[in-house]
Amino acid sequence: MRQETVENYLKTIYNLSSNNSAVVVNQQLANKLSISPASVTEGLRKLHELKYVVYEKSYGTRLTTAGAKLALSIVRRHRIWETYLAKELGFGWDEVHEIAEELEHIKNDKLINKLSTILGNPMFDPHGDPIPDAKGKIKKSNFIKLSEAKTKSNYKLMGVTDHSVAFLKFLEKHQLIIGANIEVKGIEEFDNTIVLICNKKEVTISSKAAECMIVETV
Amino acid sequence: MRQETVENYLKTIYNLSSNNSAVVVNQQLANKLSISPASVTEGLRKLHELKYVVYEKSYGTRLTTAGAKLALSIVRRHRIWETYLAKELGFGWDEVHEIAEELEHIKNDKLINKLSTILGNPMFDPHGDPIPDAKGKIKKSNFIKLSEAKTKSNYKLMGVTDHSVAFLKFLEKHQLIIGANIEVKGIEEFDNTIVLICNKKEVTISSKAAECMIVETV
DNA sequence: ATTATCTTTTAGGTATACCAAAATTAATAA
DNA sequence: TTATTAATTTTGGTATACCTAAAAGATAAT
Repeated sequence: MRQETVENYLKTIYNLSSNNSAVVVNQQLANKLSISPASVTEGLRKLHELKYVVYEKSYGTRLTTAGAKLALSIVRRHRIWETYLAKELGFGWDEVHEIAEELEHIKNDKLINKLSTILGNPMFDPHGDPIPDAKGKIKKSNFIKLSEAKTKSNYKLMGVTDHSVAFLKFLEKHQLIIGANIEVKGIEEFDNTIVLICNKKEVTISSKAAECMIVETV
Repeated sequence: MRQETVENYLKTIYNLSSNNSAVVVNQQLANKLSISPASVTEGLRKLHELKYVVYEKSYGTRLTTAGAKLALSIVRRHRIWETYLAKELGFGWDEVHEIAEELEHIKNDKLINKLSTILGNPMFDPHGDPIPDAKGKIKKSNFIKLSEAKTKSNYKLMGVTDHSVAFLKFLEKHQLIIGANIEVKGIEEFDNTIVLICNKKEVTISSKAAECMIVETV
């Protein structure tokens, strides 16, 4: 199996299993990887042979220790590059993901660690996602989705889980940048729309958008 | 044909045809690409179909305008990355080539132009090879191989055509760094060994090594 | 000009990473 | 529990990028 293929599978499995439960469903994987479910079945069998995942047919998939280690290192590369592109090379928040998708496959630890050092070994990328350290350790935090926030509480925007250009532009428009302070003014019971105050301005957030916003309790 | 495969073929054809004549021999290509001559034949047929080369069987291969354009852009990416790795990220002269081999395939003009700007749009990479500008133009120069140098003349070391670690270490040992002033003291008729003076020290260079050293007439 | 040598091409074959369609298995609803 | 629906896997097949070994073509040497 090509190294890049392995990496894309493991990274995607990692991303899917960190959000939801620890077991990944084939169809989601097929979706994220933009390949057919049939191909996913085939790929998972190979990854199982390579001992990167435990794959039980018609049940689900889970990363092994080795698989998680590799996945974490890809995630690290991706997020370090995103941060470097944004902070050092002046790329926009909405541009870095796409380029990092390619850069993440360059395998040279010295390079990544160099970039990390230059950046001051950051623990979060420009999207607010945590960056694993060289050993694969991730800074734990009390982050929640904005959709889980409580009325009349204060939060700080720390990241997003949707990296689409449309969504990032929406955030930008309302000055919802990483680190922005947010006060939840009210939650509409009917459709879970959230009204919040950011920079003294009122912004209405759909439940769909709130699902994608990671905030920290202040 | 995969984009990376196309790029590796074109880059290699470019490198081979700039040194010698404009027509490339299959076996050399096979060698540089580390694949069999049979595979080269196959690859060239595809590149011909794609209109990147003119390939006439049992005769040779030459880049088309489109092929040369693509080749130049890969060469640019490669050399910009090498320069960036060396100058901005502190990598050694002997380390950058290998990493750039991977980085050169990341296709994002904005990224390369950004790096180029940061570097001050250099016209030569850390090996002394010319860097094509964004339009593919290469700075012409009166560079020659050291093996073509004349006795009692003065030169400046501008680059190398062999990027092996062994060779680069050899150069380093004798302080033969890019920009070093060289005086050719004598050329041994018997085996074309060159004796030169660099930093007031005498260094003997084999004809093989001299073949790989690019110097500028001073 | 003919042989010997070296290069290139053809022929036939492998492994990878995909696919669509059919068959199976699991989940859900009646 | 059985039928319906949905997810997964199997089957059979494609294209790419390689390979080795044999055949054909070009080059050089006698």
